[in-house]
Amino acid sequence: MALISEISAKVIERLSQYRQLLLKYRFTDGAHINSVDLSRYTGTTQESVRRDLMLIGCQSSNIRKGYQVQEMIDCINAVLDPAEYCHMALVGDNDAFTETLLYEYENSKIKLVAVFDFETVNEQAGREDLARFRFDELHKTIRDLNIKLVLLNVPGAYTRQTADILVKAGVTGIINLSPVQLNINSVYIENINMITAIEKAAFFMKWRQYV
Amino acid sequence: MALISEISAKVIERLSQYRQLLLKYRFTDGAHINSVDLSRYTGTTQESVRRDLMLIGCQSSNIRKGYQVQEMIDCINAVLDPAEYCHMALVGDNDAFTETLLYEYENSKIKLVAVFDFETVNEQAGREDLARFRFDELHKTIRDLNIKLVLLNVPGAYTRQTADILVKAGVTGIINLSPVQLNINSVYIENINMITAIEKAAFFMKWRQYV
DNA sequence: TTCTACTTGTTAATTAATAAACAGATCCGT
DNA sequence: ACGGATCTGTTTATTAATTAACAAGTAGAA
Repeated sequence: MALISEISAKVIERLSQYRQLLLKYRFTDGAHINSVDLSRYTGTTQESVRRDLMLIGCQSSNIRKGYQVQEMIDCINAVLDPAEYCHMALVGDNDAFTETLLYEYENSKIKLVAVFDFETVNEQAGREDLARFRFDELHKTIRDLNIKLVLLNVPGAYTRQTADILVKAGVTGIINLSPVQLNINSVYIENINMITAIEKAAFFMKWRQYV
Repeated sequence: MALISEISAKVIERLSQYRQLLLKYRFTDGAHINSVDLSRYTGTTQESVRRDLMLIGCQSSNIRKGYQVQEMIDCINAVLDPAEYCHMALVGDNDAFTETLLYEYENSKIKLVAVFDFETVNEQAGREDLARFRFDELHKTIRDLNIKLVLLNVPGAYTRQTADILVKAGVTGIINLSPVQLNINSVYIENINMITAIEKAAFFMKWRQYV
């Protein structure tokens, strides 16, 4: 079993994916799952699954049926989940993300607590369960609601200035969906570049013959 | 110089990022750039930059000033760009992506030609330059406009059924932004899982002390 | 009870990716 | 014209990640 703080980013990503599957699986197909099935569903290999679980000290209780689902969830929780509640906001319009994060995502520690719309507040389809704010309320609201993690979904032209406001308001993690790369040392930044994803897709569509 | 078809995904990603920078840089800071600057701007190392460029046969013409920007762009174009026009659509609402892809993205071969909105067509803010459609027009329009690549941004509950429609309509590449993993062998799939990104961020925010 | 099939846990081997190092080339200043 | 500074292009080394392999242990069937 490795030091938790030294687990690599790739392992963390896979653990998150295992758990996403397990949280659905728990209520349907019984209480056990083996490494072969888990690898198939998450697109890795069975060896990687076992190695990852070994790393975090998750052991099978029943050697014929595989791992107990709830035990594995608990193990992964212990590694991934923040110690304290983590308040999250979505900055920039995206109905699909909101929908997923509110109704399809289960995490006891990470909570979506605010959405900031680019234009005026959209008073649509009963979303009383979620506070919606305008951009000019960004600094004050981030601070008041103690928001630490932001999914930043604004056009590239606004990325840098918005990120500055967020950091000044106390945010310590930003997932940036625009192609303008953020480099801020004092907070955790993950740049997810859609242009890169598109061009990569176009490249592989060219070489692998798809029907 | 390697076989283009055997270049790894990581190199392709970096090439895309180099080019994104160069396309801005070309008009501002003159006609040359060296590997040190390029690595700094894109977050890699100078050795990686040179290795990547060597792989695709891009050579410096001026050994003191570095690489000629336009030459490098041409080299990367030759590797990344599709042979034919690649029509792309955004399925699911996302104003930021639309904004970026229409006004901040320059690619002679990949063109955003349609946006499909989840609810009714949004008749907002003069976007006459882009056709907007409703979901029930998906199959017909994808086929009519010869759309091959889709940025799929719908809630997880709709991901599988929407992907099926897309594939039947002739799409050969899907970038899936929902946490429901797609596994379709006949087309190129890239799953970008936001839940994973969020949980990874939360993990690293926990261990690396950010202010 | 005994045997077999199956799955884990761990080690070893292979491959891929990153980082380091340096020879060689040429531009620029003097 | 000449020397030095600098940047490339390539090789080598190192590290990380994936894949393969297999011993060991147990549930369940006969």
